[in-house]
Amino acid sequence: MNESLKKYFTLAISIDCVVFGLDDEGLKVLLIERNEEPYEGFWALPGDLVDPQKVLNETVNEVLFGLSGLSNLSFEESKRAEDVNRHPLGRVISSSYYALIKISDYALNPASFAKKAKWFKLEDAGELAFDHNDILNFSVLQLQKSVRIKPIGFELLPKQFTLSELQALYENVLQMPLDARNFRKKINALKILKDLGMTQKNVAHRPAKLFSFDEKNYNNLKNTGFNFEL
Amino acid sequence: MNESLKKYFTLAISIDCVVFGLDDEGLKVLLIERNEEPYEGFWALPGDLVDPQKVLNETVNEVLFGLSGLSNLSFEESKRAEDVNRHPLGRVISSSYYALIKISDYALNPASFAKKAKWFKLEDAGELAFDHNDILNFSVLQLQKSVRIKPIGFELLPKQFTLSELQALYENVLQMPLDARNFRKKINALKILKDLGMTQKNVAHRPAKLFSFDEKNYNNLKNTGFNFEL
DNA sequence: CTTACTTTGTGTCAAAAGAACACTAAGTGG
DNA sequence: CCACTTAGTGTTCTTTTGACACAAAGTAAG
Repeated sequence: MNESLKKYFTLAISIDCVVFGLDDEGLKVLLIERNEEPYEGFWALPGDLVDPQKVLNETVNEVLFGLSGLSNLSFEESKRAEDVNRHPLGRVISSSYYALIKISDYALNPASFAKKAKWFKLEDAGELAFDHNDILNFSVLQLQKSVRIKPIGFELLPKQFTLSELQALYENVLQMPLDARNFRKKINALKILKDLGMTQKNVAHRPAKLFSFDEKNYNNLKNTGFNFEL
Repeated sequence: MNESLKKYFTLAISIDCVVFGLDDEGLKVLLIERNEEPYEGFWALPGDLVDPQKVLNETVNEVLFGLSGLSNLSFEESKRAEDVNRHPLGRVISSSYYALIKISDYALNPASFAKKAKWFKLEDAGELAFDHNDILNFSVLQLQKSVRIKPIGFELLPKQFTLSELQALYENVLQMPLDARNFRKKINALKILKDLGMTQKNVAHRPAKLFSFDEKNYNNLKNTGFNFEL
């Protein structure tokens, strides 16, 4: 390479993962406690500098696995963060990705420079390392925007689920209460549900019908998109 | 810096500018002919590697000015392009920005490694250097999405303009014909126009009323956003 | 001065979508 | 059998969208 060009090739890139998780307490985000400078002792999004030769969206899962033990998530692009001074070691550009999973499907196993890994309710996240609060806030908006355009639930609910469970899922992600009748109207219009002809058993109230996703229509909609105003 | 970290700091970043221009032939994009390897002789978006210590969104106008002579545009963020092999010299991450201007307000003055600078109709752009076709296509979609959320026209039309001119502007950006009556309904609902109580003179047809933007409401809407379905 | 020509400007109706809202149904538990 | 809990369902009103046609105001040309 031409000598005069070398001065340009001095940046690093990091991948930061915003992993949203759902359990019966609602929407949470996965954070690790850093065991290393900079920001030792701070909670942070799982993330790390990456090999400059790697393709980013193929590397996200490696980074996350190395720190938390979670593997094989389905990530979407989020924000790029490029403030000059966001990283104390030099110019580091962050490329962030988000995913949404069911917490009980995965086991945490912190490693590398992650002392601990823990699920936090969004409001309990506190002050994070680097500019991770910005990245997190931005990703929440991204996630909320995305569920109005693509269906969610396939990986997040049991194979058979009730409409109330599906509604609760949307309420957790959007962080707002939804009207049951209007919700059912909209969901039905999407034609992504199959009525299984079965009901819940042994519940101390009227048992709900069980549904599953119509995989074909679901994936179809996931690719073509729709407008889901709630 | 710790020696083992140095290997990560080997990336470069480039800024690429997608400058959309309007004239009476419609929507165009500014391209430069490269006078330097790589891609010598190719048309390309104005763009260059940037000093790793600079803040990107403050540097866009410098890059553009150096190549084309255009200065002081109002840019919006577009795509990040991060393919490993998009640049033959090494790992270069592109951060692209777009702007929309009135062509007659600016004079082209190609310099640096730009042999020529020229406005191209979108369909005449042909095969560009690097992955600039991807960036351009993505930016067109961004631009079209943005005019459905924010008002446009303030910098693009004369101080006094007719509703037909404003409609033509939207038709050029969206590349679709609009219904005059419905367009006027929508625009009126936004309350961003002031009827100046004057009309065109010396036109061989019914003279149109002249309007200007209500600057306060315009900026208000530009900040808060709206939904402008056409 | 009359006619042809060009672009401006305007309203209605039907269809679709959105938002608000309350009661009965079907179980379990005591 | 009564109390409790959650499931399930329709209607009405309002708003938004999209389609659509004709008269008005000027200039130009004969």
